Amino acid sequence: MSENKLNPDTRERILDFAEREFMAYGYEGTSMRMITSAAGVNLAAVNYHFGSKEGLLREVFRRRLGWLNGERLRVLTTLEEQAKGTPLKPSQVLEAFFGTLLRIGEDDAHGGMTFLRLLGRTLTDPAEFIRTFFASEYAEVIERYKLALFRALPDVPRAEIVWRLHFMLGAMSYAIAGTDVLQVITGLGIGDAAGEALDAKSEAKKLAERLMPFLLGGLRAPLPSAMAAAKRAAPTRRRASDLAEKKR
Amino acid sequence: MSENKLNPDTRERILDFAEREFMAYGYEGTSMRMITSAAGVNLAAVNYHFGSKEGLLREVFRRRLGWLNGERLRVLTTLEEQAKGTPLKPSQVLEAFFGTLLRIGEDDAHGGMTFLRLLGRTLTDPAEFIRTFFASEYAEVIERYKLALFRALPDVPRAEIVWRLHFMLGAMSYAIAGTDVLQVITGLGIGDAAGEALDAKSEAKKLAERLMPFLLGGLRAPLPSAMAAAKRAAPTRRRASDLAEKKR
DNA sequence: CTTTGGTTCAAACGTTCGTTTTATACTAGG
DNA sequence: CCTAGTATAAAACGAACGTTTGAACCAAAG
Repeated sequence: MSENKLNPDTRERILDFAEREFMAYGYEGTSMRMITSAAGVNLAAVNYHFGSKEGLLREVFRRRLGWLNGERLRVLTTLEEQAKGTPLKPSQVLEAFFGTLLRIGEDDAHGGMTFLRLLGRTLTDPAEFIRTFFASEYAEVIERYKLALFRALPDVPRAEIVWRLHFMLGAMSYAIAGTDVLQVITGLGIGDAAGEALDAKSEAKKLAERLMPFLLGGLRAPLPSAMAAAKRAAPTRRRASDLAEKKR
Repeated sequence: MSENKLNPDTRERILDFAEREFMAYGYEGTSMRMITSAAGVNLAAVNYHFGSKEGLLREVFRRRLGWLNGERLRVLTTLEEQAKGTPLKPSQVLEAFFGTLLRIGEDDAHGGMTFLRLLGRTLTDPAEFIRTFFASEYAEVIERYKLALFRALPDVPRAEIVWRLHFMLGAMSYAIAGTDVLQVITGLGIGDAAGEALDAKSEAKKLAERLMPFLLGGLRAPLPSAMAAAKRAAPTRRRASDLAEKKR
């Protein structure tokens, strides 16, 4: 008896091609025959290695999310050790959480843009088993980062921080999904002002550069209550900003 | 021959229940039998009234998006007329675009939270016919609002504005989809700090109150280039903010 | 060599899918 | 009354689905 020697070729091939097909057509829209014929393996191999189609999807994500969320926890722990008890800056927390993810886009060894797109598209899938799977995969890392943000923004109500974490996840998820109405309308991907097509790695880098400031700006925006108070005090005032809106 | 007298009951019933089922299980995950048996109509009625399952989905969205995007155009036109040629404020543009959408959540006559969730979940669906459909439905309104933002932020590179519009759409889409990892982990919906369940209308109102400041903060965040320049000038400085991050 | 257990394969299983067909009722116009 | 035209109904269609079966293959252990 060989000690649990699975055939690495077939198993990994299935995962690689499943990742791509699920990304392109969604979970329900992808048949096992599409995957196995693309991978050049027998149809029954999926059920042999992963038990079921659901099991296959779970393994596709576990393979990537296990590494990603482990890395996220590791990076956050390192930052907190370096800070020696003082709260981290919000930008550090965001960089650790979103930067670690976005760097996958430039790293084909961990799935590259294919996996990022798959993740973005699957995070809003309503299927019950997918949602509970993500919940368990993300539970620890979300909890840790939530606490880090609470400490980084001690004067902001915690409920408000949770809301904004929610919004940031959304902006990221949708941005990496890359099925945007804007993109479809403009034809190509977002690309450049000139509109030339970009390879996946440049695309990932541009995305990260653009997304991080947006998230930070959203996270630190005035609270609704603060805005209402400001409006009462000086109804027409404009807020200072590094952006183009003129200072008052 | 009666002049195109469709049976409003059956047709509308199908649309109403299709909306709900598609929201709960996704397009591919919903069978026509699920819809027709929930609506209490004959299976063949869908093909009779809408031609196909794809045609049904398109009509589900056309019914709502037609009104929504018409309203968006109307509101923007009114604002621009009132401004008499001067650029609008970014907050006005966002309010017109996102506020008009979010108010649907409180308005069951236009689909309420059911439609908002369906929209959020379907915007990232990779199916080709869905994406091209959305592209054509949104083309005009996106173009108009893009130009309004260009005028509202004349000193910001246009490519940057398109990126941020993209991110804002994502934050909104994901937020209204309401299938967030955070929500699954915390059990209930986002609800309140106390965690009590909220009815759909209060939920919609809370969401709008929280989302709009976030979007505005993200839209007006410092540009990547500005941040790099600031970092060169004073590497450790903190930005002033109405939020809690303390000034140094 | 024989045996054993992990792996691949072709074929078939029963179910469910979207769609079509055919027949029947109902509603006006002539 | 009769007749189109519209709408609903029940039943069936072929195709595609996820899964299972049972035999074949193959490397290593006994």
